[in-house]
Amino acid sequence: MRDAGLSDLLLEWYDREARVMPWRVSPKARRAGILPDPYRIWLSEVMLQQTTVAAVKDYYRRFTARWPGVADLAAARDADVMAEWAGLGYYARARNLLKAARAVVADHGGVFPGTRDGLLRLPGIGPYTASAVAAIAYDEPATVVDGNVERVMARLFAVQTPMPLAKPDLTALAASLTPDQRPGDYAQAVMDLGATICTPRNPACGICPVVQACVARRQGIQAELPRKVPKPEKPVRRGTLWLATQGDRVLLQRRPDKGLLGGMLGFPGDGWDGAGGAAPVEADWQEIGEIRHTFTHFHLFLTLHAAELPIGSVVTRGQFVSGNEFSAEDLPTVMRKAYSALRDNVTR
DNA sequence: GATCCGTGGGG
DNA sequence: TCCCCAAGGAT
Repeated sequence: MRDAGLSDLLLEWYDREARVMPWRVSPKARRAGILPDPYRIWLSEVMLQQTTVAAVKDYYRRFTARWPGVADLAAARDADVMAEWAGLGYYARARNLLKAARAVVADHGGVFPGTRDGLLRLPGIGPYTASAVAAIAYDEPATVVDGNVERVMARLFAVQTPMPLAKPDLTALAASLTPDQRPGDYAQAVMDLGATICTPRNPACGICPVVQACVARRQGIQAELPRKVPKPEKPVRRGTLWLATQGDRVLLQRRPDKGLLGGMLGFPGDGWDGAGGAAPVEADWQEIGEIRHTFTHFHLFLTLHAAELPIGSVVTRGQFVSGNEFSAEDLPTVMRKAYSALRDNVTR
């Protein structure tokens, strides 16, 4: 079942109002037959997972400047990719990005799988990203369902079921609207609509191209949809970070690939689980302050301990890295905070 | 299905 | 200050 009218209205709106983005081919160029490089669409889509466009832009530019094609990325060092991703969050994305790039080179001759089903088999590519790449880079009529699409569908059809229970219904509704003509532009149109007009709070119904079809608007409940089950409160965790220096060198430790901040560089800690844990080296540790940081599912309070170690000290974990061999920018945000506190303490 | 996994901006 | 949330995926 298909409602041609609705998708046509969205495409006409998109032709006029499409946002300009570094990875996007304009609707005008696309209608002339130009499609974007799947590598770049894939890269942008992975970066955009649960992440705002504003936060992604600079990262996207740096990645594409340094690794212009999938073969370049596949040949990169793990540490370089993780350092370039530092600060963007959800670091499993970066690890899977590298795995996928290497799989494309090793198993697909350096060419991205040409269908949604093929894309789905690559690490880090799920239902959303597979559809997005297939629709945007190949113009395959795949249905894209992200948070924007869910919100737009919930409002257009006044779906009262709370998320995530409503997901299957919203997916079916989105599929019923997906056109065979210009599915790539259509996918981007719905997401642009959700990001700029059909926003979570205070939707701009006055300038919405499909307002006359919106059931929620007719009922005056558009701002209440989609409904969601209340989220549980975030627990508080406490822990310790050890900041060891030796001249201009600091003790850093690569975190294990799985779990929180997996694969990233950081300062040795005690596990932050209340169980306690030994310092990486015996020293005259001094408490220099506390930092707090909030992750997706918990608040963290970290006590910072610093020590200047004599030459020849034997450390049980991590290794000393010179200040000119790494940058604070290579660290995840919580570790940047700790590093910053250390610099402030040393400078004084 | 439920959990885990970051970060920064907006209201 | 605090909560919400953003072009989700893996386990």
